[in-house]
Amino acid sequence: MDKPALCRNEYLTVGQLAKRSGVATSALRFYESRGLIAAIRTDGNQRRYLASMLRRIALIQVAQSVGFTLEEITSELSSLPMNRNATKQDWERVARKWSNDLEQKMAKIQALKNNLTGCIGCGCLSMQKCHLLNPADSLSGQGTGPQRII
Amino acid sequence: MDKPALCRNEYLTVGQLAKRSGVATSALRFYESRGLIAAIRTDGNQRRYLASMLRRIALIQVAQSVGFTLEEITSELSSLPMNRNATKQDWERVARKWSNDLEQKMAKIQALKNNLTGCIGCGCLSMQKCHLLNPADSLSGQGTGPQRII
DNA sequence: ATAAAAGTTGAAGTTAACTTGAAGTAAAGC
DNA sequence: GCTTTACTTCAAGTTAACTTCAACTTTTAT
Repeated sequence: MDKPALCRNEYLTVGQLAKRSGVATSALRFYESRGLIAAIRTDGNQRRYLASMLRRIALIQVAQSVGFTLEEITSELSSLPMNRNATKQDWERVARKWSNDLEQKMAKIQALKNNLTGCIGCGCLSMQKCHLLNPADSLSGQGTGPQRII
Repeated sequence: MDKPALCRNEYLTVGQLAKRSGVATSALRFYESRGLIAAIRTDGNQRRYLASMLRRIALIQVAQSVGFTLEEITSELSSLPMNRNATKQDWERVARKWSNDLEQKMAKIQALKNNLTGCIGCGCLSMQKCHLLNPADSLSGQGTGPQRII
């Protein structure tokens, strides 16, 4: 009982993971090369994944779709272990680390919505008031320093 | 009085627009090449922008930051005129067209947050329940067709 | 035992979204 | 009027996020 058996019921092959996650095997290998996911290897050098990797990949997919880069996601997920199932404490750390950035994304979408619908009500005169939508403009009087965008 | 004067108070040069929007002139020219923004030309072939372009660019920036591609943004903004100031009706069309996609982005972020914080409460056992986070997995029994991701 | 299916690496190609550079033209300040 | 600053186009280069290909190995199925 020294080595785990790596049988097909305990671990997922890259093909199985691809099929169940909807992410191409080439993308999964690419993610591994960037440190986003990890696998153990069989004696024949093939990758085998814990089922918990499915969830990690789902998070990666959703995060990407709302504008996080893979680098940002790597950072957000850095406290989630990949070689064992995550504990409640692991998830707490992730939630704490990520929540600010998620709030900011939310705020941006809300600003977009407000700006569109608010404009309907006011006849498009309120643009000057929205700090979220023109922060660079509001800084334009402050010398030639770097212009901040949201 | 045949031609408008294009004086510096009525129109913005590309440099002024860049400074006030925080977007590089090279990016502004690129946006124009992709149909995202437009300009009129002086007799000397230089671009001049309506001030309303500032708002359009602000919207482009925010939309990009929450994961919309330039192509998607072009489509969402297609009913916003670029050669004149937008009317209330113009903005209504944009809001109507865009709102579904904005809601979806919101839902994705909310799903991320719920999944992280919900996990804290339940000890990470609820993943199976979240349709948003594993839609491909839930489709994996349905033959070999394309796997949908959110 | 053997063939087919699935997996491996490394290098090169692709698309989106820009930036940089070169060579020249227009506009603004004195 | 002249110089400086800002603008013009077009081509080529860059980075992120992948995909495709070739040549080869492992695993699975019969």
